[in-house]
Amino acid sequence: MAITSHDVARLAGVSQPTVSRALRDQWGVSASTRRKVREAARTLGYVPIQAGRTLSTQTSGRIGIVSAELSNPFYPAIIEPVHDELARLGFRTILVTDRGHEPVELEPIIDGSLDGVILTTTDLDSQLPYELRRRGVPFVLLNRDTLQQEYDACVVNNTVGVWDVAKLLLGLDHQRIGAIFGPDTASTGLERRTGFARALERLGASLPNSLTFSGPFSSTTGSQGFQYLWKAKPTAIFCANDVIALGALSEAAALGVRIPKDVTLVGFDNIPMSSWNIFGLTTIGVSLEEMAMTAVGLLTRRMEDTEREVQRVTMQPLLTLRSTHGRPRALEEETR
Amino acid sequence: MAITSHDVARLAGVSQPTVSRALRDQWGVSASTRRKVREAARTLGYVPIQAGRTLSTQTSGRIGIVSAELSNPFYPAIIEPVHDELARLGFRTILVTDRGHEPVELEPIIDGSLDGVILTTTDLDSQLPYELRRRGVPFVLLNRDTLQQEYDACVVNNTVGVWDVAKLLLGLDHQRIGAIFGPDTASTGLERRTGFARALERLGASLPNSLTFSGPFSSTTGSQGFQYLWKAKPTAIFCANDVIALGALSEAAALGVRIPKDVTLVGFDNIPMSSWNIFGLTTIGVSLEEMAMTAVGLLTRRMEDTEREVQRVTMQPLLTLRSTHGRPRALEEETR
DNA sequence: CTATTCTTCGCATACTTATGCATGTCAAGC
DNA sequence: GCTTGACATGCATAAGTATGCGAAGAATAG
Repeated sequence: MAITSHDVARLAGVSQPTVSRALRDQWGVSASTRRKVREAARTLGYVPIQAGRTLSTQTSGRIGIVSAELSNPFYPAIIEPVHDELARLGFRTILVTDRGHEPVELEPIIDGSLDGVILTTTDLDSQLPYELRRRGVPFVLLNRDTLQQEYDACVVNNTVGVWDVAKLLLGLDHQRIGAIFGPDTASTGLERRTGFARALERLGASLPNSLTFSGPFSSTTGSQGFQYLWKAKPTAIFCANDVIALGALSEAAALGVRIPKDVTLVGFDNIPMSSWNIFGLTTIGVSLEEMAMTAVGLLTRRMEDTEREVQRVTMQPLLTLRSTHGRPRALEEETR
Repeated sequence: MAITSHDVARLAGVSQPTVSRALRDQWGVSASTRRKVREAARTLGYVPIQAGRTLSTQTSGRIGIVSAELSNPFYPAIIEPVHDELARLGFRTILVTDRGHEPVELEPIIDGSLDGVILTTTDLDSQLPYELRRRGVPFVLLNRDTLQQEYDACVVNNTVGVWDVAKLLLGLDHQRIGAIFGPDTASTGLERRTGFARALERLGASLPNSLTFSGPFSSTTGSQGFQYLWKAKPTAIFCANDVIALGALSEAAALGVRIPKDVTLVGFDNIPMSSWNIFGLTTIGVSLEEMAMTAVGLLTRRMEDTEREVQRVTMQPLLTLRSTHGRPRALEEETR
């Protein structure tokens, strides 16, 4: 059915290996035969069959990226720059979806169809990194880390991030601070929760359990959490990531709660949607483009040399002040 | 490096073909050898190499889905149900991104690594469908159609949809109706623009050019369009899709324009984000799940029989009334 | 006990591309 | 004119899996 290099060879009057060499501009084929082969390939509309290539070269030019549901806006935001950077380097991106509740299917990752993998949704106790290393599949952790911290990784300094958020809130004189946290099964979830509690404590404030809510990193968690916390009337709420914050913001709108007049809301990650006018979310994060490029860099170096030393990059997040933070209302009225 | 079926064969003391047959539960291998082979495969952690399979069977079990940037929330919303339905049928989904300004790269689609393709971002004059048919790659158009309308497709009845929107707006007594349209290069953009204008006309209203704005299907178009149209003080604005409407909504918030009190806003598609409390977008659309399942059904039938008659499905959209529509302010005050 | 049938397995090969090695050709140098 | 070398090309084969077909063995029938 499909056109093969043999068909091209026949038409050009050369052998199949010559076709292979000519089309890939390899050394050792004369200008005239190259022209003939080119012409024949163009006439037939020849496209090399990927499976043949992969089998022969033991390499596919494809990189997998494991990520959660796309409907969660954080993942498109991180996948897109990764995709672009990989494309720039000549790799194609294959999306492998992680359903969260069940472990990622191993087979499509280790069946030889991927040259490397970028993991964005790793649980702290995930067996996937171990398994990939055992099988010799190059990979890098992006955003989320594992407990052992012994693999190539590019992550955010969550501890510093939440510390800065705590300082921001206390600097605005907030006393009743609440928080909506992510899952403790992810490094981001755990580090942001424990880090934020510790930061408040060290800075002389506290975070009572009653002002705390936890759930998956989804907008639903944000709206449920806000609904729950609002009854306890905090003056500020830290959300463990932007998606949660957007859910909270959305719920606030439904309840008629004004942000930041009635309550301050701060997120984490600085995803593109946070800058939409309707949200204007004050948040902290690193450049996702930079993070993506770094991770891709780590991966390609790992692919070149499987034995090289483990390399880990921790990026320092920066606050982006928009319009969801302010001083507590009581104080604000006092000042007037 | 990797473990092959030959390794399994050696360990189990059988031939390679027997391994192949045993692991796929094929007929003609005794229960005891099957057990031996299973055991050996498990011990070695054998996973069949996909390239070998693909080459041998001329089939990859992978379906491509061509879609635009993931940061545009419409696409995750349509990709996700497609992915799930394909997974249910035992296919893996490969994402092929369409950069919009340049034609989709043909090679990764026709290099034999895909059994079929779902096109979601086809331009009216796209050559891709023609090329795919010529090469014998099964495909189906989803959401967007081509000018010729001669390929398998599952699309929305845009004409009926915009007609219903026009009736809704006129039923609320709106006089000054504006619109933010999508690109005329896509069937959805064109049909919604011409259809809406015609519907208003037939219903005794009109759509002056000054109350019209066009751009790509992005939230930026929505915010720019709203900014532009707002100067002309319309009482209602129809947005050609939800993403545009969300952008408009966001811009309205920034300008302090109250929705629906100051202006009514209606979208098209009914993507999940439209139901977020902060948006509460009144919109029209079909079930994206149903549309996805239908498209996948058309595709699998095409894969089974390349020669079968072209089949096209047009789905009827339904209005979802939320909280961005109302009567014009002037009339509302009059009534009081 | 032979002839027939069925079951189980291996041999050979196909799918397509890439590459090491051998061969052939032609020009330049002595 | 013969040797040497550079260059261009083809042959043979490798990568891993699946399958048609034949052979061998076992079971059944006569």
